[in-house]
Amino acid sequence: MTYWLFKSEPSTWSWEDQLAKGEAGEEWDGVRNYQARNFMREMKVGDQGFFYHSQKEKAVVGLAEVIAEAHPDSTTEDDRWECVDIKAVTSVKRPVTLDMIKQDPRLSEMVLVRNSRLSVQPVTQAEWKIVCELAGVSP
DNA sequence: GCCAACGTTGGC
DNA sequence: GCCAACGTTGGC
Repeated sequence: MTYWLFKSEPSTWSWEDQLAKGEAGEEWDGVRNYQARNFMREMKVGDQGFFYHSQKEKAVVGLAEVIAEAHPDSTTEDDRWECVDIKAVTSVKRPVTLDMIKQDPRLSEMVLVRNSRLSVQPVTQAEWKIVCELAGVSP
C-alpha cells in the first residue's frame, strides 16, 4: 500500500465533484507534468490518497482511493499523458490546513511543504497516519 | 494581484 | 547539450 496526495483547484475539480461521482470515480486527468505522471504510473488499485484543495482553501478535505491504474488521459491526444481513476472514500471530520501541516514538525518533510507546485505527490506512511489523526479519520 | 519557484521550450 | 526566455502554479 502506498499513499499519495492529489491536489486540485476546487474551482476546476472539487471534492464535492468527486463525491458526486460516487463509486464510479473519475479520471484524475489534466496532469501535464512528468513527475506527477510518473507517480501515477506507480499507483496500484487500492492505494489511498489525500484530496487537497489548493488556492483559497489550502487543506486536505477528503480521502480517496485508486480504482484504476495509469491509462491514457482521455482529455488529450498526446500519448505522453496518462492518468489514474480515483473515487472518494470519505470526507474528513476536520480539514487539515496547510497551516496546520506547516506547524507540525513531524510533517516538515512533506512534499506539499517542500514542493508546493507538484500536483500529484507521494505521502509516507507516517505522514498519512498523522494527517489522518489531525483530520479526525481513521487511517 | 503579486511574485517566487519551478518546468518547459527553443535557439544556438 | 546548454541556457535564456517564457509560462504556469500556488502561496501570500
